[in-house]
Amino acid sequence: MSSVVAINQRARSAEQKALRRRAVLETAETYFLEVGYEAFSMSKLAKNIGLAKGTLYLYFQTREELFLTLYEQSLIRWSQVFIDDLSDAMTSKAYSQKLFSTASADGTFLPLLIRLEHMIEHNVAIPRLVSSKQVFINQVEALAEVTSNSLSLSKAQAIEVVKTMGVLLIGATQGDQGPSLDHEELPEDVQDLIASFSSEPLFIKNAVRIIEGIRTEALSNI
Amino acid sequence: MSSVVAINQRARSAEQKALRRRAVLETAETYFLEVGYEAFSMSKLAKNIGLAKGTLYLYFQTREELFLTLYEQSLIRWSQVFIDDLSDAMTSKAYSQKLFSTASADGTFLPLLIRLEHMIEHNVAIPRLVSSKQVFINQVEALAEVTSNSLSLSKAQAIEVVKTMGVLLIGATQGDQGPSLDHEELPEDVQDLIASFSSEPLFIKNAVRIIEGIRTEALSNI
DNA sequence: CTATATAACTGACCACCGGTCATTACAATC
DNA sequence: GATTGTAATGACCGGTGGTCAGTTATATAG
Repeated sequence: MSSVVAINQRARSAEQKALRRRAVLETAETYFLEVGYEAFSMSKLAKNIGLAKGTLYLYFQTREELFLTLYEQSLIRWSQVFIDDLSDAMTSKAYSQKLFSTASADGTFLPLLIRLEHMIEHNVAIPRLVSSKQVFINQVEALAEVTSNSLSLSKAQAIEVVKTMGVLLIGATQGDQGPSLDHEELPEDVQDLIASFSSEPLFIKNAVRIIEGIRTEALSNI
Repeated sequence: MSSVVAINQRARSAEQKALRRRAVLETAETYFLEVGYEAFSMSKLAKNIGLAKGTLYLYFQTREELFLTLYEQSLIRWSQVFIDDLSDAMTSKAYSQKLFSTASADGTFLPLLIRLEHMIEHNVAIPRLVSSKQVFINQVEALAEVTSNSLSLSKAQAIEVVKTMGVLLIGATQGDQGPSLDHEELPEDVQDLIASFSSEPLFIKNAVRIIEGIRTEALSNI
């Protein structure tokens, strides 16, 4: 009768299976936040949960499908946070700052976004991939709605802004994914280089340039 | 006396070893272009060359160090091609088009650039990594020199442009790295989505916005 | 021309990975 | 209590990147 499935019990009803799937995802995300993408192993995840490795494959076809699901969750979660943070009549700079800070605050979203196309989407069955793209379309739609309002742009311009921000976010945060070089003795020129690729200003400066670009294009096209 | 080292001969002098190293890199690049990053295996590379796997590790400490070297080569090769293609007084659009087309034409450069920070740079010894960053600094320098001339920008602005183009290139070409969905029956909305992320127009439109943004910022700061 | 020292080269070996599937064990139904 | 469907298991598979004791080609000294 209880809707909780203890790890040593079997999930029989559809409801219990959905519950167990969610429990797997929860543990997976915690584990992912600890060790990152490359060190994440299915056997260790199984041990973390207290299930056998084979059981994981009853709930996800591949390691990548699990990551795709985590990505979807984090996308939805982040866009909700971002949308709630937006207000009317923002400057492009304030908008970009909110976008960057909310995205960075979610430890799962950016690392998975960056790996989406060249790692995760390979080794996922096509129908699952299609459904994931549709989730993406819905989120772009929702984000464009509020963006249009916050930046006083047409709907088409807002869609353009949202898509472009995604592209820029991937590029600008690339440097954050490199190995940590803190406390290493680096030559000054290399230190300067790293500093000049600091992701936050890199993103915000160019986000503003792009948003203003989109704005002025509309003016000259009347 | 011959400077060629047959695969069944041993490379003894420093010169011969350098030659063998280059031969390994050459075969590795051909093999990489065939199978891509994920399917690239050191044992298969060894078989392709006709050496034992262990021998590869005499020339490269890790698989990733080999990739880092291929990346460096491709960066230098591409920037030479791009620089040679630039002319005086180009429009920002013509500049961006040249940048995109030359970078896309090199089958090695973009796939490795995209994986640089979150895959390749991990598992490479720090000193090697530092030297690679210095190669990067030199290329940025060389690119900024001609960019300054082609776009009639100050040196500082040109450096800003070059660095930002790299960021944008990574973001904009992300979609090209997904699994091939040609000949699949996709819902129309997903087809539209994919079309709207076509990398070339995505890159060029935003490259122009950014270059023009950098230009106008200078005007308003006098 | 031969003996010796050097180090380039080898490949069996290691610990691990993602993924499979015959077998087991349990909960619901009869 | 017996039957049955299926969730769960974990030994197993073919592969990976990387190691290192041992082999052997070769430059050089005698």
